[in-house]
Amino acid sequence: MARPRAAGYDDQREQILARAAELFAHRGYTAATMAEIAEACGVSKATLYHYVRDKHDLLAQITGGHVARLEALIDEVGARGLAPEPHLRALVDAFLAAYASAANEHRVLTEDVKFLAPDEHAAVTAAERRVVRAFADALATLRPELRAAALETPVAMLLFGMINWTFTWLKPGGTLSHAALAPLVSDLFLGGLVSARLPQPPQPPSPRAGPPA
Amino acid sequence: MARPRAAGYDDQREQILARAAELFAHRGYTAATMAEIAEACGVSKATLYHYVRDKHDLLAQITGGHVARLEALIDEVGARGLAPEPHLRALVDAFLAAYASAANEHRVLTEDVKFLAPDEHAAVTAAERRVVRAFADALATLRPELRAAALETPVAMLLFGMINWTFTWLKPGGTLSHAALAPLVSDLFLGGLVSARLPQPPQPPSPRAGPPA
DNA sequence: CCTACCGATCGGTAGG
DNA sequence: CCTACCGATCGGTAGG
Repeated sequence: MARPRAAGYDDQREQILARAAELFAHRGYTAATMAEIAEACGVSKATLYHYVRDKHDLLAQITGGHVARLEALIDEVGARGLAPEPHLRALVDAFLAAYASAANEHRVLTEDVKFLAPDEHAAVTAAERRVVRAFADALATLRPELRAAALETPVAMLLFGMINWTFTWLKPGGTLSHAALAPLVSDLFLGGLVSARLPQPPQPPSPRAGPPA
Repeated sequence: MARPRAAGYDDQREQILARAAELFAHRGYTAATMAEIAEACGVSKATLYHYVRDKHDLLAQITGGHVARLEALIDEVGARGLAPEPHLRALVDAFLAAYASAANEHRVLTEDVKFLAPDEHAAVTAAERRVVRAFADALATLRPELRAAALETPVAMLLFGMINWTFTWLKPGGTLSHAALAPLVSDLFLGGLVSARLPQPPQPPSPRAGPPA
């Protein structure tokens, strides 16, 4: 039987992933170097390669871990058994909080997915689609005509736009917190959702797969 | 007096900027090589360097040109002298159309600004701030309490989120066009804007400069 | 003397 | 876990 990893191995690994995410987020995946990452972690380059196979593996771990946490969030909120409106509000709340606590990972997910290998890229996209579907379902429950107009996914993507774009302007430590923003986002979107005029369904029965988050 | 540039010089230059924007958007600024860009333009690398000083100049031209066009759009829409609601709808329309016709430049502006030199970065950010301010003013005209609550810029950023995020999911040639989406975005946002509950002003009189687009 | 290019190769640095 | 390196490829420029 193989000897177990040293205690603290996983902690060290998590630390490395977090530091790497920070560097990828600020300098970009390609521009960030393995030497920089090692230095930021306070280890040698050789030690860094003890925790990750290569630079590409680092990116896959960061993006994969982040989307997995987002999917878990969907399940957690779903398990609360809330009514439609509180349910959507809870989703908005949970995602704004998640992005606030994982801003670097979120930026890497958004900007550096293109550097993943095709199969890893497909896996991340599939997870993103499941997240979008959960939001789209919540929206269609609140406004059933959305589904008839085949607009529940586009409208979900508009909501994701509000939430996801915050990483470009909402800085932690500012006067406006993610927690304070959440009810405003929900109010804005729910208010518009019930009053918006919807176009006629484009083609009678042709639901299409939604784009990624 | 200096001899004028050859006819077609500016055309060729514009072509090169467009091709470079496409490669930067798809492969990232750092990963895209000058050799690739030259090849995509059907010229030698030496010829490419005849039109741009270096790779960095290429990025500065692409981002600078794009924000300049966005600022021009603000002026064009403003010159129409529309009432508050049609004015905001026209802005949404114009920006969605601009992003549809310059998706590559928009992606580069969003993801690769970090590679600009400090002074170029500051100039782009200043232009983005002016654009955000135009949207924030339009929103505050429609809902004056926004300004009292010092929320006109955050709310403008939420609207920008809806609009800007489309570049991640709305593909040209799909069943849903940018033009069809524009009224839906305006309906959603205007509907939510009039009904949203606003928190009390945080500090009586302290307007802050807005973050970039 | 200018511009608009080409084939070839430079010094430096990346991931591993 | 470090120093010392490798194969390759980068952005940028020489002469003509």
